[in-house]
Amino acid sequence: MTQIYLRVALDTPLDTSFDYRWPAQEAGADKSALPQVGQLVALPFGRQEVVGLILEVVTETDVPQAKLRDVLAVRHELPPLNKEWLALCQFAAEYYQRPLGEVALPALPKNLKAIKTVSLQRAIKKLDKLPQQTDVSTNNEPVLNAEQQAAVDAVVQSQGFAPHLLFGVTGSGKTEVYLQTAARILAQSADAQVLILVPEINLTPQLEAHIRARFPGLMLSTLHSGMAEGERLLHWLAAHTGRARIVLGTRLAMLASLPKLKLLIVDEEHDPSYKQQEGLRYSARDLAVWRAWQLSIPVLLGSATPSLESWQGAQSNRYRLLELRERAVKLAVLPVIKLINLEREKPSEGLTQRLIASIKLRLEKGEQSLLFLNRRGYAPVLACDACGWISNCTRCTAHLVLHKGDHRLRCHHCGLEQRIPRSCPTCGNIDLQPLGRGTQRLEESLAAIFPEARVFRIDADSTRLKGSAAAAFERVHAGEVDILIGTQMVAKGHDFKHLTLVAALNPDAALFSQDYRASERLFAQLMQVAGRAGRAAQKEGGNLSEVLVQTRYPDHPLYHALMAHNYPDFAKDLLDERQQAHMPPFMYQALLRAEAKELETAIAFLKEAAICTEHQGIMINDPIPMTMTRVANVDRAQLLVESVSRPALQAFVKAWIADLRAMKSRVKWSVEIDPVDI
DNA sequence: AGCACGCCGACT
DNA sequence: GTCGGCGTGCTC
Repeated sequence: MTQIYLRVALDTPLDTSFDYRWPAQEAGADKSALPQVGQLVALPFGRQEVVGLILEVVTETDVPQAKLRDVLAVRHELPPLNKEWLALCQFAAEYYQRPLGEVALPALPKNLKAIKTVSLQRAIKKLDKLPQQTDVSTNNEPVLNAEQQAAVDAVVQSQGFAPHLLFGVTGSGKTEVYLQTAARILAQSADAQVLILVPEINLTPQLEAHIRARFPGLMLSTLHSGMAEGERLLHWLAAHTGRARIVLGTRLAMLASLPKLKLLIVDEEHDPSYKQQEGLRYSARDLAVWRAWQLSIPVLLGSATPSLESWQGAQSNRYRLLELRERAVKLAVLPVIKLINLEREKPSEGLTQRLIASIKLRLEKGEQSLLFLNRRGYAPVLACDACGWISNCTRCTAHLVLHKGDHRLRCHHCGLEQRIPRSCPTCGNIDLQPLGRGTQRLEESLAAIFPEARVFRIDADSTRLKGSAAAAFERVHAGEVDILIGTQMVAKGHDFKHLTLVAALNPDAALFSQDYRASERLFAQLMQVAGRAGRAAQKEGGNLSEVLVQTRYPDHPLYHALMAHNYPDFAKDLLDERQQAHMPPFMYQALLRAEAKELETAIAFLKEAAICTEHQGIMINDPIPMTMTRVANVDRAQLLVESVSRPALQAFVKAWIADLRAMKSRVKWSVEIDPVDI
């Protein structure tokens, strides 16, 4: 009998596969079926037991017999992952320059990889007991307007790989296009699956409820990072076995196994949270487009403020542009956006008289106001007037943020906390001043100005407890809040029915940020937060929905485009600028990061890394310290490499990484492809 | 990455 | 006399 070997991928930074002996003779009769590619196996690895993924089943190996070890067990209870899923992982591994095992295995639920197989068996049993839901009929499907209908038709009738960009302001009915496109695709084949990606599932429970109500006869599975492991395994299995026909999830759902995938939808496709910022730094939006290409299926990217990459794709006809110009919600009008010039109207406590008057008008009519301030805490820094001391973090290049409620100074980057000092640590001055304004301070000021109003704050601090964010939004929906203060958390997803005033208190910082993407993000954020107002029909005798932006730069083109609700012109300007400056999306980038105890060590490593022999068509910049140089006592620096050719950059980085490994430097380093914040 | 082994400083 | 610091070496 020929010896069979399994070539497996393991979750380790070693960029190779590993061969194991398959002890067929030891397996029981029913289990003696040949192992298959895509199955999971339990293996001995060094001194530990790990789970691997079968990449190949072979009869020969180059590994010396003395090194080979036996497979412990094949997970026959799990249907193998198919070759399309393996190809997706393979692509992501190559594109993002990571070992395959470090892509494929972390993409699987933890309980699937547990050495003890009980939770897997339990989940499969539970799933088998569920009724097979195959009724694709829909409930209460509203009639679409002509543009929405055209968009649905375009996607449904497209052939093969077909990327579509659905461009429409908040309230133009993008969700309805998603749902009816999904309905049509699901009706086309008896087992079709649809994947819908959203930036943050916890902040958009409305969409989930909507889908469930619309498709009462279909199984919906959800996938996001906040789920308990048991639940996640169940939902993942439902997708993997094809039972779940609609999968709604955050970026990690992009790597789910979906054997019958027929349509991909990425809502708010511009959203930065589609980019993973640690480990495998993938873009779920980009992978969606690749996956659609691989499977020859349509992908629908939707946004009111598309990413410049997508907009450029639509302009160059690589993507089909589907535009929704009218607001689909009856009687809804675009909110009027006005600027308040902070040079002329001096604010007190961050609030101009005009803004205060506008809030007052809402209070009188029982309407809600939303104040957007993207800075949590009481004040971003505490300072001493006498000697100039400021509350810096001892471990990071950052200020300690004043949190008044729990009397602490807190670093938002490393988590360092200390009591608020009674007096200045350097000169003893008792009069320490909070500088600047965070959401907590704003809350305090508003409570003082409007003592009778119900002021409520939603940010990462006020919603730390699990489930409290949902409860907080519920209070706003229930009308228990008059003035809502929030960070970017409040910008996403929620329509507030009683909201007629939205104000951005101080968004200017992003206009002149080092990060060239900051203005793009600001525009998207302001559009999104502006969309929270004016979505509902105007109440009789109520105020018109308005958006007020306090700024010191009322002539800035960004604000002009914003007031005109004119994303296309704004995008055109930015794209022209990017083209002239040779920046993405006209340039492809990779970033080498290095970290060390001393900045010099990191820079020295990068300098050495920059001396590479072959780099035709590749531009290698100088190493620079990261904007936030020190985090948790580690200094960080980076080196940007660029090319107009994506394949050239790919080839270069691949060879480069091999060279960097060979350097055997003790400096910790990593390479990121398509970095977003530089 | 884990997880070992391995050789040098302050503690019951 | 040991516990434990992190250098370096290996994992089919």
